[in-house]
Amino acid sequence: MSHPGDTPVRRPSKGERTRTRILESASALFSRSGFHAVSLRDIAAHAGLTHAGLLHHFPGKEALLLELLGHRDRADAQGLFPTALDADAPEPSPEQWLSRLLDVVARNSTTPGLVALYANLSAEAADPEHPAHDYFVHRYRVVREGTARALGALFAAADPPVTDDPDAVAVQLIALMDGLQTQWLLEPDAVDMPAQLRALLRRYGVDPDPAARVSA
Amino acid sequence: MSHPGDTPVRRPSKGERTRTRILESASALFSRSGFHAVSLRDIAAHAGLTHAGLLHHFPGKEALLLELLGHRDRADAQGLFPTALDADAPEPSPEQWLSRLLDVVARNSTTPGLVALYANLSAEAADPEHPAHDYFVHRYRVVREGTARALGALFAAADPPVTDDPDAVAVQLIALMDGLQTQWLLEPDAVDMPAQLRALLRRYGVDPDPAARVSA
DNA sequence: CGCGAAACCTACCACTTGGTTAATTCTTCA
DNA sequence: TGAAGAATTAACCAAGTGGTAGGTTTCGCG
Repeated sequence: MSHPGDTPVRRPSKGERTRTRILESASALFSRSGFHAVSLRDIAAHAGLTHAGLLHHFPGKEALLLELLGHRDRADAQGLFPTALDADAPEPSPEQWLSRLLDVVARNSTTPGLVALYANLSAEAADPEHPAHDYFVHRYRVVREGTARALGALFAAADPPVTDDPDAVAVQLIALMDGLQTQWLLEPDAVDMPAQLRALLRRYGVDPDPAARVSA
Repeated sequence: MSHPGDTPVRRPSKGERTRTRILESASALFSRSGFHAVSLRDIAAHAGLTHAGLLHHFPGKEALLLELLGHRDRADAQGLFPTALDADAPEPSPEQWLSRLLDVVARNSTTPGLVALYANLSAEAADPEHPAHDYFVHRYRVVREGTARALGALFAAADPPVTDDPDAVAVQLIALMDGLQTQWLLEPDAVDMPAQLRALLRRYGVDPDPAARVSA
């Protein structure tokens, strides 16, 4: 059935498997309590090994965190954020960009853990000494630029062109995504994140929902 | 010059002074790195005493945090958020409520430390086990309700009445405040918080700036 | 199978954590 | 001034931290 060399989907080695198990555990625990509050022993235990065993796969706690962040971005890049963090790949259309943003939010609504991780870290990372500081500065910059570009195109193409500054609205949109998460994490029932985002976009004369775009 | 009993401004006792010194230090350090990442020894050293000395004034780390939060709210209550967190005191007018929100934001723009404190804590506090969890749930609820009330009144009174759901817009407004802070902390120059908030309000047909309200 | 390498564990290190105790110094006010 | 009480300390504790050293098991492949 499976000819060797035919399908390059060989079973990952044991090391690779535990490595991803560790990353999953780290994600889960960092999400619950933040970076500083979680110990390597916690993560290791959750992944089913000793903390010394964990340190065989990652040089240290900090490296584990950064690996996790990159890993997550790469997952997002598959179909969600190609250009944002992966470099190259063709620039998506403005509509695509926005609907991808909404996709990320919608998917986030199902994974409070990951959302909490980013909320926690982006707050901690305001300290320039924090290991993830540069990562977040860069990340926001990239997402902001892409969103501003998309908004600028849509604003110009709108029937009565929208005069708002795309950069400012981009900041606003991303801020809304983050702020909604804070409230949603504290009281999930009090906030409908995707609906709120769509509401804001509609206020700016932009409707990213393809289902609702009939006469465009 | 100062008759005893005339002015009730007696010099605070040594205990009271160090107590506030401790609170100030705790605020500064929690702001930089969050609750879990700061030790009582750090705070005590910053305040100029031993951690044992600190524990003479506060029963524990957790109590210190809650005291800090309450302290902060009481300071905000003087002229900014009377009803929100202080109970009683007459409900301010809708315009007042919004302009107070803007005042808080404007003042926050000058104190990154405090902003970072709340950003950090509200993220950490998503964990129901966190000592400040209940505090933040309650806080958001109160601010949300007040803002929704104010927006509802303004929407109804607008020339062509605004049809948006005040509750939803309240969530949005507060989310924007929080989210802007995240980006502002990472890159202060990239975000003008008060301007952004005013922009959103204007989009909803509300202008909270008294200087700009001529024909109302 | 057999053997080298990767994976993993036990035991340890130096250090930090929040908190306690008991003794000592400093304030305060009658 | 003097004594009660508040303020503060040094010393200590048990528990936990990230990280290391060195040995043992397990994997994977020729």
